[in-house]
Amino acid sequence: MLDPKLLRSDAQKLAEALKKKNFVLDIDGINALDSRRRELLQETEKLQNERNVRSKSIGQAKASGQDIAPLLAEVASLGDSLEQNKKALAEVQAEFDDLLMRIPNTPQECVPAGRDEHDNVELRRWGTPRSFDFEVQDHVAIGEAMEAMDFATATKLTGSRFVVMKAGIARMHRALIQFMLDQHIESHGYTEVYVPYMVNRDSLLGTGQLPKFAEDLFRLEGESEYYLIPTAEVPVTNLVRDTIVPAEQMPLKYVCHTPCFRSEAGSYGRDTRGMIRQHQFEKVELVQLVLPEQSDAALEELTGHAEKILQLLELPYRAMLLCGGDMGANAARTIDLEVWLPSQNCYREISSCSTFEDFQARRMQARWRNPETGKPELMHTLNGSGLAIGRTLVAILENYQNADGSVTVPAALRSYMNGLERLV
RNA sequence: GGAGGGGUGGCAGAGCGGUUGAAUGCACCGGUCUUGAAAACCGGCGAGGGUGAAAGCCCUUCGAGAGUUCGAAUCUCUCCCCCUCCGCCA
Repeated sequence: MLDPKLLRSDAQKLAEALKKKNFVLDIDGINALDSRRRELLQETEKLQNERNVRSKSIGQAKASGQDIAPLLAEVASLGDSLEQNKKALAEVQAEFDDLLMRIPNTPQECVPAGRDEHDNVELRRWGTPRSFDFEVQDHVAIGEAMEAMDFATATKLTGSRFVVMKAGIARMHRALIQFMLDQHIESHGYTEVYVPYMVNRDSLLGTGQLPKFAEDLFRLEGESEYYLIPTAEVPVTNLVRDTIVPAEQMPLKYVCHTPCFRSEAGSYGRDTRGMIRQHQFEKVELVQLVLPEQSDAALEELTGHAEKILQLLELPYRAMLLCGGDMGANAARTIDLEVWLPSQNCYREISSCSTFEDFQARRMQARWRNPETGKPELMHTLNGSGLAIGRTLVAILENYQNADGSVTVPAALRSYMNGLERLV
């Protein structure tokens, strides 16, 4: 959520910034609604004050034994007009809140303008894609040849965009999770957390998946309005919802492995083959909750932590600064990491690292206490995949494939697989 | 699932329907005392919003929502959460 005060004082500037995200800010509409809201608010408060004052004097009169009947008569009509005002205010307020919750975050100055991924800016590249002296197979062919990756059976069990893994591939998939968690805990200073995989509406409003992107989520049947998490970002970031964190505990750095569930509505026909785009996938997520002045540096740091995983696995990648049009609605700046996929002869997203500045914190009322002012102030939130497990598995299968159909186990992973050097 | 008990400020814990935004204690901050610290004493100390240059003033907030009332932390209803016992269960 943007700062409502800025929306009032600096709307032009916000509108200009939001253009980068192809969002048209209806300044006149918002202003009209806001001034109506404020009008009603002030009128309501006036009436409430009158009621309070009168009620108090009735109390005093009664205490001193006076006749309160005439005082009661004076107050008779007050209740009705107050009631009407409150009702009108509640309606306008709800409309205003909803509007506010649907405005995207403003991108930072450094975010390039652009419509889609073609306008993203490459920041750096690491590693050199391997050249193959045989015909490269994609991960589906490799996995199915090993009889360790089975999409047809997953379709039978559930439907499209699911997978069944077996034996060495299933084990490598699990090893990746352990490896990444350990790296972030032991070398990058994160605290591991385990969280619910279902969350309520408030949590999704907090991180910004709702109210705008309900169609991307799986909502559960039942009395409670629960949703499967689309990313660990939701439960982990919401750990600090409605809390005031003491300054000395900041920054908070959490790493969390969870499955992620996404409906992938609107991506029909995209990446239909293989494990690239699934309704259910595992991810190790990095979340940082930091002081405002730390967030820009924290994004670089967090991205570096995700990159380190790719480097340790010796997977070639590039880092991309996303253009306004390709960014998520909630982010202020996003750096994507793209891993080389030989079968597609291109780099594909494997991690997305973003700073949200105070956008999520304002929605969540997530604050820290500034010792200088003694006042609670909004913190900044960041997160990034470190990394998406399924896509990392895909990258390893494809980049480490051998002519005989086997796959070399990356050195960094072997201690997590009982020394196994090769999947066959 | 059945039976009970509870949700009040950072924590603990009072609160006859009417100066209760809320006693008291702890914690915290400032001061006195002290070489320094502790103790003791004095003072301050929730959050959100509106208005204002500021001081301040005003509104909201005692799990959430609805209701009764001139007036609700206090009464009624619904829901949520926590605790204890029984049953079931990984």
